[in-house]
Amino acid sequence: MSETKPVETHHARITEDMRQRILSGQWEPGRQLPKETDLAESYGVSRMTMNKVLAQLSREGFMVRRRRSGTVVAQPRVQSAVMAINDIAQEVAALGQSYEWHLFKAQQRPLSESEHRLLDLGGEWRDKDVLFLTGMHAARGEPFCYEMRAVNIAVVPEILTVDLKTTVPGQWLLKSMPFSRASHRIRAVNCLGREAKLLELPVGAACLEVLRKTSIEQNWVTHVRLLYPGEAHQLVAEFTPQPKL
Amino acid sequence: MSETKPVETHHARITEDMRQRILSGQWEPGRQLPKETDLAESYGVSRMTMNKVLAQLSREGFMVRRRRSGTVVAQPRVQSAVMAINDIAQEVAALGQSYEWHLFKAQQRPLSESEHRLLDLGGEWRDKDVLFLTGMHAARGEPFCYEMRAVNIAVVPEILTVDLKTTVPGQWLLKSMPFSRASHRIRAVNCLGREAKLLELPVGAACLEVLRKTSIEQNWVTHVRLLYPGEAHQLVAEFTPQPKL
DNA sequence: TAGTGGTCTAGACCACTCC
DNA sequence: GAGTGGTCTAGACCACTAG
Repeated sequence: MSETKPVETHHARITEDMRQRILSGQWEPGRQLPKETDLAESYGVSRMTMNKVLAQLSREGFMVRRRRSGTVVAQPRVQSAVMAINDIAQEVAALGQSYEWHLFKAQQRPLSESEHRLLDLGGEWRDKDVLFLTGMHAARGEPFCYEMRAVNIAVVPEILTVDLKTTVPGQWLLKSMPFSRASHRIRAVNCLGREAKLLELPVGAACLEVLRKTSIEQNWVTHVRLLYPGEAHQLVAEFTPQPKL
Repeated sequence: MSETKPVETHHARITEDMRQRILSGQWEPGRQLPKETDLAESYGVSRMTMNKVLAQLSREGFMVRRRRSGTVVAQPRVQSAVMAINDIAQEVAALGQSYEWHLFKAQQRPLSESEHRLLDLGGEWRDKDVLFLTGMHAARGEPFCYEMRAVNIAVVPEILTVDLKTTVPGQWLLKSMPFSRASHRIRAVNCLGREAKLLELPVGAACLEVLRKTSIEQNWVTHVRLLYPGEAHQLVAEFTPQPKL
């Protein structure tokens, strides 16, 4: 009775191993992997089994495979294929509009109680320093999305070296933390005083609130609360029993 | 140059064939399929190839496979694993609360212009008869979700024989049209007069509007607009590069 | 205990694509 | 043209589970 989950089959064990190497950054995006036959030999399995592993990881988006050129570790995914909660700059660009990022705050400190509640951090983070950010995404010079964010400095200390006035935090994190995991919580809220003013909305206007919690390997990386004017934004999701593989 | 997409490989061709049989209802939920070796023989491929097909369809949720007992066509999926836009009765039950359905309207007629716009039906349905429904989902005797729905009678004529006062339309459709495809559009809206009154909310309260369009085999089955009080409801979605297969 | 799916192998041929 | 992944096969053993 080992305490870790036993992975019995060869292909499951190898899949897990390779996935961890990619998730941990040991195999960075763009890295060229050995060819199927060599990988099969080094793992001590047949080519069919190795192919099953690589096809699986390719389906999951961890690697890109092409004939002749071989297998490379994939670039960080910009968005989920399932739901269009994108990189906001891309989102605006897709509308053919100009995009700007305005940083309001960037402070290294513990969260206040209300910030802590809004961003839904764990209780153990109540009095610990995080990087706290607020700012506005603008399209055509008009407010498009208000962002409030906490970043786990222990996991991404490099963010302290970045100029967040010119670098969009979400974009930077997306590039720096590939293959992270995210959960979204979506609600409708009535926009209150300060936030209404910032978004240039009447008080009480309906807004879509998206809370995205991103983690990697058990550790939270960033929690972000995005507030979109209700009429200006909608989320779209496709569900089909036939995932495109 | 054929006009239909060519599916070259054996496993792709067979997968598509079996999926269509299930989607079209020719193979009904619960049906016992022949064993791998027999299927392989009837399709004229090796058992490995057949296994690849069946494993794929099993991953996609079309069939359930168990050793010894064999392969059966899966029961209709109650919800997407990705996002919790559920059968509302189940949703309420999960909260441990009592659930009731109250039918307001059930009319067979063309939609009015505003109904047509809200439900986002195609233009060719502007003057055609559909089954138009409105009603309220209630939890603990209080309004939980206001529903406005159009049903395509041509696709599901059986719904006209159902007592919609006691049968929840969404539940019935879920059972009757397994393996359909759905898209969701999610917005925040300010609740207006009549709907605010029905939901027992102050005018202007933020609500989550979910528009779900369900189709099967190119035909729309039902479009439904669900209006949830913003504070009372939230949608949750998990995104991970590691789908549980 | 017998029947089913789950997995694995060694070898083969093909298709695509970069050089 | 050569090298890579994509696919397929025939056969084998194993693991689980219903009867």
